[in-house]
Amino acid sequence: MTIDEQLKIIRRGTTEVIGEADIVDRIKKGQTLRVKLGVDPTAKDVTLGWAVVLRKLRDFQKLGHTACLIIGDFTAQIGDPSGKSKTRKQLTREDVLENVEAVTKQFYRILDPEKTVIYFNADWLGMMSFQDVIMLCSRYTVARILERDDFTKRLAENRPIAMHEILYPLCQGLDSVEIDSDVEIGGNDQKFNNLVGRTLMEQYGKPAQAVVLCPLLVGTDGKEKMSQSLGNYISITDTPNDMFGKTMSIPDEIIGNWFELCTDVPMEEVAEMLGEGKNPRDAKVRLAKEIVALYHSVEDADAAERYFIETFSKKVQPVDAEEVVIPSELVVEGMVNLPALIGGLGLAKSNGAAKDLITAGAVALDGEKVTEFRHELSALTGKVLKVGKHKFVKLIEG
RNA sequence: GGGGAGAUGCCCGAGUGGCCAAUGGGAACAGACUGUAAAUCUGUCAGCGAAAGCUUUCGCAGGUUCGAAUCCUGCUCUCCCCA
Repeated sequence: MTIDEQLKIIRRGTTEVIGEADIVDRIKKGQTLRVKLGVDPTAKDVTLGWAVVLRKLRDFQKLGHTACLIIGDFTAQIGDPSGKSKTRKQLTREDVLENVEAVTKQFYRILDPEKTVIYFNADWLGMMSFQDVIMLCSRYTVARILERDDFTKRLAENRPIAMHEILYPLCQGLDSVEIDSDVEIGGNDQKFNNLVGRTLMEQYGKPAQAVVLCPLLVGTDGKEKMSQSLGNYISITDTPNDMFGKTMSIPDEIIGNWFELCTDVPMEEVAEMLGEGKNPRDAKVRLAKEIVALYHSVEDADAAERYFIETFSKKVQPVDAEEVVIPSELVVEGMVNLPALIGGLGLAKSNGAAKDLITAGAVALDGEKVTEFRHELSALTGKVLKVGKHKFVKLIEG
């Protein structure tokens, strides 16, 4: 593969490649690049948003390079201030370890384990003495740290910045020094931190890493960045049907962007699909199938499409709704209080919320809208309960 | 170290003794319309209860009062100005 072809792969779905010339040099010299990605173990699920940078890492692996994952078990206890207008809550060591375990398994759905090395940054950051920390701090200035726009903004808005937060970029930069990374991949919001890595590596007399920045994937709401705390996410472990359905719910404007960041479909083809006179819905169906195929299989993608058309486009009952047993304690003298059932099954936030849903006409039994709260047990069993647009369960007697 | 301001529901933000489970906006959820898109209209939005109603909420802990988000005391946290 020529250098240009390799660069085309590297550049897809990035906003900026800083130090690209260094990457080219090192590839020409035949080096196996050490490509760093910091992993913040604050979540249990790998979302499509997270997958963007993981897939970029995989691109490098495909070109023969080594992925260096830094598990931020130490830094997670500080909390990355990136994009946050508030001080993050600090995680306990147990939380971190639990998340790490859940998440590393999911990484290998994307990454090649043969070409992946995992580091824990507590191994070096946790060993530093206070004197080491002070020496580190002496290599950076307050003014430079405060250049960072989160900090600038917070200062301007009279919001607090805790001292430990300004150390976060330094910690992350030190990771790069420690593992001698050639390239660091990061989301756009990591630019500042990644650049600190470059500076720090030079300070320590090492060649500076290049930085590859990927845009942040917008969530299914089409507004905010995809994140687990906002609930606008698709997890790579979601079922094919969920993945498909959630993808179909994204606003039209972000379809192209999702193609670029979440699939390998050539951009020329994407432009074609989104051209004049084309129905964006068709592009979205293709997108949804591509995504399902990537994390499940082509067959699953086809099945998910069929399910989607049956259930939502034609509004037919799903055949394979999950079966759920009606808890016996909810049955009193043969009667069941439906709000309590819906609340109890977690289909609504609370019994009160379930009641509101029934009143709003959002609840149906075998396709028939329900208006009553109390029902005979016999009138419920064997029926498909629908709550809202896309929650279905089949009720079974306990 | 000195002086000043402030802490209200997911967020912003009204409310200064009873009419406050707390105005308004945003977010979210649901219904109609759709393409599980957008826009629009409507409804809901502390918990429990079929309901009457009950319980818990206005930084934290006490107190005054028949009655407190509102008054008093102490505490915690944050911001601003000066050093």
